[in-house]
Amino acid sequence: MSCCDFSLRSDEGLSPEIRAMKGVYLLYLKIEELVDAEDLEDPLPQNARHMLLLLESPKRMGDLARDMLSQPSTVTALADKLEELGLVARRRDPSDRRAWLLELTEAGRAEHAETVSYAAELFRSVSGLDDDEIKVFATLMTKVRTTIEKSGLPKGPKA
Amino acid sequence: MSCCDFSLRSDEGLSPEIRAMKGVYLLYLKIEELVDAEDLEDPLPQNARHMLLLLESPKRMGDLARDMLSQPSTVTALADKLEELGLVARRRDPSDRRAWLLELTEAGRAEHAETVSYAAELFRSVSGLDDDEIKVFATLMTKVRTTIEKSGLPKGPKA
DNA sequence: GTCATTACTTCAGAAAATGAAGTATTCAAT
DNA sequence: ATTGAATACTTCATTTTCTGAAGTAATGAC
Repeated sequence: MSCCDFSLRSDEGLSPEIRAMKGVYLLYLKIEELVDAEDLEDPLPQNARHMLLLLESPKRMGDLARDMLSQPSTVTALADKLEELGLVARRRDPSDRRAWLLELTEAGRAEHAETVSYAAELFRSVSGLDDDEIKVFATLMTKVRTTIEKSGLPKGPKA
Repeated sequence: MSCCDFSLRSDEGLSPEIRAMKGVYLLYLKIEELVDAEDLEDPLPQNARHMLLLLESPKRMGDLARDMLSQPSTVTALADKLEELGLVARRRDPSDRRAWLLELTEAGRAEHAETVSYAAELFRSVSGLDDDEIKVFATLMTKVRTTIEKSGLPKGPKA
């Protein structure tokens, strides 16, 4: 009589949302571990990759700090490091000269694309989904991204 | 002419796997941030929550270290802390008395369930998916979890 | 029985994060 | 037009977390 059984039977009575989130967590952690394992020759700190992933579009450093639930000083240090690596660049927010926008450089976009691309390669084998299922999943994920991008958290740069 | 445009148009030419992974990343990071924000009165370190999530079933500490891509000493320290909090317990692996199995306690299972449950609550509003889409997504995620649990990474406790 | 290997712990040192104080800018109130 | 509270990020001393080598205990091939 083992505890924390992971079988389908333990899903009985769980809402679709919970089943969905359990899957998202496990899938993310799994892919993350494989991506990090692959990157051993040129590893970025976990939070550096996290930051690159969040910089789909330029963000204020304060907003990034809030997104990452860390102190502004943490973002400063991490941005320094990524700037040194040539992966991000700072530019002044024209609407508020106190603020800096952080954006990916060409190299940063490549790094970002590489991470996502590698994760995508892993996706099929890790997930066990077939072609049709992946297409359905991708369609749902596109809607999800659209929703998240629309709602934001917090506001991105003032247009 | 902005860079890193996140619109659907920028998805053109991307494989379903890449679109899937972009969504998984964004969804996970978003939910993670909201869950952490909620937990401010009794916050667990990020990696502590990560560990609780990985302990769906008892795991060897060495395996956990590999899953989390950290040193065994890191898992020792983190396990100490979670044990102090009453969230996990260590027990000897009967098949190898050098090894320890780490498992969730009643409180740990509650914490785990609470995290997933709260994330599930957020899921609907964050994702923007409707009832039918969530059910489809949950079905796909159940298959994903089954696949991941079957393949493991690395081996779990010897049965 | 021996000894190389494995599993986790300990601990000194390194790395990363925090939070208070600092500098520069903004903008509402006067 | 001026002022000062608030905001945005940086600096830096301190705290927290992680690493990796060395240690102890157990395993298993020979």
